[in-house]
Amino acid sequence: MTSSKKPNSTRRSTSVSLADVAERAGVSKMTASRALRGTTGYSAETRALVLKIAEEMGYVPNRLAAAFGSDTANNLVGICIPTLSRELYGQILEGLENRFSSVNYQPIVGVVGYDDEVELAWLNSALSWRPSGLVVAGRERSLANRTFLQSLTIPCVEIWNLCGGKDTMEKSDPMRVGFNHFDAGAEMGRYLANRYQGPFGYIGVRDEDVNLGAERLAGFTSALLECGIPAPGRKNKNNSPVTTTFLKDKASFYAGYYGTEQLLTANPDLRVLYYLDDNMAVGGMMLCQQKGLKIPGDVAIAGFGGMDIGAILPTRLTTTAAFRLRIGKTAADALLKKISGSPVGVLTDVGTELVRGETA
Amino acid sequence: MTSSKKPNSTRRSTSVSLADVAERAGVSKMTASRALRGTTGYSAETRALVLKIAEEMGYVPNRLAAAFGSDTANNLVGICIPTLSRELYGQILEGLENRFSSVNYQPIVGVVGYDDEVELAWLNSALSWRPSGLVVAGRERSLANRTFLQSLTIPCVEIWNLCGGKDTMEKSDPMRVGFNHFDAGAEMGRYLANRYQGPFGYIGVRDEDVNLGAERLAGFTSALLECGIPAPGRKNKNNSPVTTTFLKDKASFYAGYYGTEQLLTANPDLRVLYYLDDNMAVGGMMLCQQKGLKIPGDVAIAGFGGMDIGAILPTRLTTTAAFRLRIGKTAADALLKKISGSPVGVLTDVGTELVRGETA
DNA sequence: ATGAAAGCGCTAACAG
DNA sequence: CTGTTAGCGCTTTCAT
Repeated sequence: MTSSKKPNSTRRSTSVSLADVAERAGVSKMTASRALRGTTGYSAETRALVLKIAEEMGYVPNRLAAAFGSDTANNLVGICIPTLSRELYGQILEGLENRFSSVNYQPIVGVVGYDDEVELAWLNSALSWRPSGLVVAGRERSLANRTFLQSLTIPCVEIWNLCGGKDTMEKSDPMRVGFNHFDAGAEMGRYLANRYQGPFGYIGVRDEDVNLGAERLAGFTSALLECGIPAPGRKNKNNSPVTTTFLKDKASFYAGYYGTEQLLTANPDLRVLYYLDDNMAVGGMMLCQQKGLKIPGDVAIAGFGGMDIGAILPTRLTTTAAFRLRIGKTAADALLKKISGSPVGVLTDVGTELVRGETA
Repeated sequence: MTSSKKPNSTRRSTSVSLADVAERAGVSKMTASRALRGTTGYSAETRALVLKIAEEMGYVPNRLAAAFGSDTANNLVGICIPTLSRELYGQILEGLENRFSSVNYQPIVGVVGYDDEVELAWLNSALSWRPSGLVVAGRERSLANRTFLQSLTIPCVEIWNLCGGKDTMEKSDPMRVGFNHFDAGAEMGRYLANRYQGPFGYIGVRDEDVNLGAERLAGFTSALLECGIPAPGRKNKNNSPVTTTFLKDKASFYAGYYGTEQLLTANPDLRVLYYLDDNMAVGGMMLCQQKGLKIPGDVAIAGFGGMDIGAILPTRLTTTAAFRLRIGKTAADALLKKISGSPVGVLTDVGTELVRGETA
């Protein structure tokens, strides 16, 4: 069943190739190729025949060969994200994959954590597959990695953030699909400042700016200031209206629980708590319940993300909903457009929605 | 910078190829190739030189060409899973990816839901990339899909289940890495039967046997019978000691919440509830709390999965912990061994652990 | 330790 | 509408 003309070839391939199909159909490889791909340049009968024979012979096209032999037939895309342990990137990735596979693009994925070196290594490795595009998670990254992304010659879309962290916006930056984290934080800040006097606290995680929580905190703080919320006194060296604590841990229920305990122990006067994400906020709620604190009577709580858990608790969590699946789909669409040469906006804002729960 | 010998070639490639590096280093392509890959057949100086030049020229190997040109150099693996919206497959995938990328294998992933047709389409598509192995999620699948998997000529590992659903174990089946869901359900059944008289209820989802919950329910039921738990009367047509309800929904907090409401409304006498997974169990807990039911005083609750949420609630959830990351890593190791021709056991049991929380 | 030749399976380009 | 000719960039095989 191997290529017919070189029966003496010592090398591989037990599988049926395009040449085999073409020969059996009595046409040339090119005609078979065209018919199989449904491009143009064949008669209806020819196509039907080729398809039938391919089917009969159990022909499985070799996309490796196709991608290699052609500049345009490479429908591999790279997707690089920090983690899949939580809903956030899982749902984004699901959205990406669904959209890509619907147009026969194949994602190759890397789960690189929050380590710049690992990320860079993966990106380099991914590039050696000559993908036609790249999706990377928006986060605060090293100069080396930013430079790397900016110097790419293939289309690239950054997801999650719109504003690019500390980076100033540059022409050569990748496209972005997501929302403005500063604004999301500010919106929550305004909402809370209108309802509570404070004092305000924030619980996040240290070491990395996980998922751009720092941006949101900045927006949050800025909004409180605009609303005239005062700093809580000398303790706070930055003279910020927000007392913060950053756990040396990944964002999780646990971190929220222990972070809240720690923060409240040091600052028993805090009345409003804002969290890096919903999981942490729920952890905080649990701690408060155990301490007999009424929510929001004694302590008001706000999270971020709009994760499932927040919506089913007896006291629904006040939070900012992010549209993860939509971000994935929208990002895939944007990248596909760019790959096909269609015009695409540099920034696509999928927005967020402030969810007024019962915790704040 | 393109291949030097055919400056008149009208076709592509702005990038540096192996030939370019070789020429500049004054060696043949083969020597350069060997040096770059670190196989054998070069002097230390040659290698150093080639590496230096490659670095200087910004050479990025073309893995597409390598994979295509060689039978052995293809380090693509396919990973096919139902969803990434929840912790389950996200963490498994993270484990898989980490292990594969550590040995320079590149996963291509498909998120196919619980639809057999979609799964089959993806598998066919993935095969056209000529991956050297395949990872698929264990679930109850159609005969067509099972047949497809059994007829694969590349190594394949099924994750999550050990027992293969209704399937009888066959020689040609893929390897399996996971645990026995029937046994996990039975263990929980025994645990609960020793502590409660019942009546027992189960809340799952309909339509698909999501993540093999049916297997666990079967084990659960069987254990109750062995422990002498009686069926609750005529209502139950199967004469089973477990009264069940299956939501037409995906497993979620919501489904657990509403399923519990529905089941308790129809069967107010139920005293012990077992769930498809922890998320649903937590949903059930919330419903009980809202109805003023004491847990486990009025209703005992047990979940499955060992998800984060269960461990941080004020009342810790009684559940069966599954080791998702470990399943991923172990499965990757098994597949890699098989690919390299090393002997591997057909079944690898990573076990589970019954977590005695405070809800049952 | 090194090199020359051949070819993996496919598609772009240019004929007919 | 169909066929022919050339490779894509790498690794294999077999010399040297």
